[in-house]
Amino acid sequence: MRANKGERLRAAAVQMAYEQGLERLTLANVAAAAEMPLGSLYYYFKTRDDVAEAVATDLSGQFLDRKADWDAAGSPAAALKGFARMSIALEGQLARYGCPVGTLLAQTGKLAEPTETRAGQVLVELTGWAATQFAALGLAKDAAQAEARRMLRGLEGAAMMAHATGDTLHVREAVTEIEARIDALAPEQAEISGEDA
Amino acid sequence: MRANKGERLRAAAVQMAYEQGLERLTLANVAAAAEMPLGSLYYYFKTRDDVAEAVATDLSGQFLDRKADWDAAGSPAAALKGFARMSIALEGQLARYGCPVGTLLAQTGKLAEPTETRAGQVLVELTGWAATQFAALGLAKDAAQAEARRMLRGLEGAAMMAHATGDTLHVREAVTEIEARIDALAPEQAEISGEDA
DNA sequence: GTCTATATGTGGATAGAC
DNA sequence: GTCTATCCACATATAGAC
Repeated sequence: MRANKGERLRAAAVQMAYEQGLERLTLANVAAAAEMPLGSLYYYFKTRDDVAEAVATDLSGQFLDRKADWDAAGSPAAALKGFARMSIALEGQLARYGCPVGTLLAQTGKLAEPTETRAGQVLVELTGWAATQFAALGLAKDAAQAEARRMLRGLEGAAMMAHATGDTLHVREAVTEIEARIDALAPEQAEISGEDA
Repeated sequence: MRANKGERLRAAAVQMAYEQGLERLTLANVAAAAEMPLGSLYYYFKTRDDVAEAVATDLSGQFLDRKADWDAAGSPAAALKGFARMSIALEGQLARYGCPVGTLLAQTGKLAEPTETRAGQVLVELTGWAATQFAALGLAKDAAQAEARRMLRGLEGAAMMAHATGDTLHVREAVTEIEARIDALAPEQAEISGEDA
């Protein structure tokens, strides 16, 4: 838990941005959460935008870095399921705060072009990754991309509705649907891709 | 276009909240957009929260009030399709700014319980309405609710992804999927529920 | 590197003339 | 009802001692 001050600030900012939204995050609160005076924060971040940038970068990494883990699952079907199940693991947080990427997009996307925001790029990149997996499962390029779009829509929609209703059922239903479609595409691998540690 | 000042203020606030987000909406800007000095705004709204409240109420009404129109479509299948096609009509806005309800939820849901926000309630209410329609289509209560949840997830997910990618294709794909499921449930009504004026 | 004190700017809100 | 002028709180950011 012990970490240098810069790291403590970054972690506090990410947490607060997710819980209360990036807009109402104040530097004084971030510093307080990291247990240091406001002045110290400015040694690590020149401006508030730098803090917001760090939050977006951290968030992007949290998702994009896992692609390697999913890829290591052994088969495209298992990789895709690993991706989908991440939502299950996070379902409590999704119901309480919404999808971290989606809610950040809802905030930052109101300004710049959504596709130029980190959050938008994460969703685009994850869609591309999923499309590659579906293609490896035997789908033609167009079909694989359509299937990837369907998957991301399902996961994002589930997070949104879980947030709206407070019911994690939405997440489980969406993931069950996705898994069924993966199994339908790769029936011979349906048993191989079981639970991962 | 001519309207009394209170109405002009409300309209300006709704527009600005949707385009730039509720958080960065300033009363000075709202007043300026409605072409009047800041002081005048306070005759119509006591506090900033009152303005935010008016925005949420207006937004809720925009969606909930249409239920009557869809109901008037003649059949449950047509009603559901009318609902789904609203997203098509709005696809440009969805891609640019995201779902008005969803993005508002992402902002207000960070504070109070999401289910207690207007945005959250709208999604819950629309889900209930859709479930009633699916039940009228012959589905058992549980199945109808599940189908309604699937529909709302699809629409919200599509809006989110369209916003992230800037591509309205997501909306059209999602609606096509939904229509296909409705037709599968009510094949004898598939032709009746054509285009509406 | 770390902290205190403070400058600066902005936005919500009020007072009071008209 | 409408507007001008202003107050006040708060958040970003800087200056400078230690």
